[in-house]
Amino acid sequence: MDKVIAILGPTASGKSDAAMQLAEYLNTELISADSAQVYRGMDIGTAKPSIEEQKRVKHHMIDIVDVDESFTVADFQQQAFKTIDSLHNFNMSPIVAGGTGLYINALVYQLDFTQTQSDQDFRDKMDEEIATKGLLYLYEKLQKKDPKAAARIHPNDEKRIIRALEIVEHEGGGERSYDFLVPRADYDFRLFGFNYPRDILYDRINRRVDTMIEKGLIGEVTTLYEKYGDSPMALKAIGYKEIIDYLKSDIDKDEAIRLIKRNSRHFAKRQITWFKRDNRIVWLNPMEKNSLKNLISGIE
RNA sequence: GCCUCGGUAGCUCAGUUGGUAGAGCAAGGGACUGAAAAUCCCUGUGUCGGUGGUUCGAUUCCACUCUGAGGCA
Repeated sequence: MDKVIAILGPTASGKSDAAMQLAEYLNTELISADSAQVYRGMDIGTAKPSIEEQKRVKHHMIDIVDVDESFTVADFQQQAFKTIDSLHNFNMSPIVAGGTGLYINALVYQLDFTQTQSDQDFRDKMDEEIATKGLLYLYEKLQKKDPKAAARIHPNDEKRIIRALEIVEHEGGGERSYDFLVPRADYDFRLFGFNYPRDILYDRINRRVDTMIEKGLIGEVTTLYEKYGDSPMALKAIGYKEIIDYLKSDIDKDEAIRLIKRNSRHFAKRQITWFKRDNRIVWLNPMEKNSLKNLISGIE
């Protein structure tokens, strides 16, 4: 069966470096599984690989849409598999590397996104209903129309309530499958996780944010903000929304930097939680000398 | 040397007319199926500076002591 190597982990865990080295060793190409790196112009804040790095190893799923375009997991899933299949045709074992848990799961598990597309008009309508009638009203509506979905969603979880209603709206309340997390059997996935001890990871995150500021993050965000305003979802990403608040003079620069660091730490924690539950992942500590060797021996 | 005000959670501090304590920030845990770097849920982590005294009971009152800041000499 065709192999796919996946290297995942929280932000600043060293997974990208490891993936680069492995890709060069195996003479293959990388597929980024990162929901922010898909956007053109979001470079510094997403720690996107440099031009030089991209010359050394070909990266897919980077710079594929503009900031004001919509891009979803389903798009990712479809395009990533297309890339995986074409690399397999060249007898390469692709390396998926990234920290967006949902994107990883969209490859590694049988997640079926083909039924109901996202519907911005419907979502806008729902936002209005929340403003006028309150979120609870929508939740109760969902309880009537799809009790199973409602049972899985917390009454405060606005986005999931809206999405569930969206599905009901388009499929007329048809039964959805809730057999989640069924591993995909048609590819041979090898999963590796990178992580540091928590205090070291946080230290790396803090220092990386300082480096981003030095590299010109504020300039990057200013350009995007002037071009697109503050409404595109992509600009709600960590490192972007905080700088935008600073540009609007809502907070000062030090506060923006503090918040980027804190939000990145919180994000890393969520990523760790996400990956923890997949017991197929082989965890590697980048501080150990043999971690790359262990990685290589794990894919034979 | 004397006087004043402090010492309580990782940090900044509140509080208990005596019944072993709580806010903000920071932090920890969890969920996740077409916005996912999004969205949402749960959790207070503490010899209340130290030692003695009064008391049924002291973080709270008293004494001494250590320590920080300021003031007067």
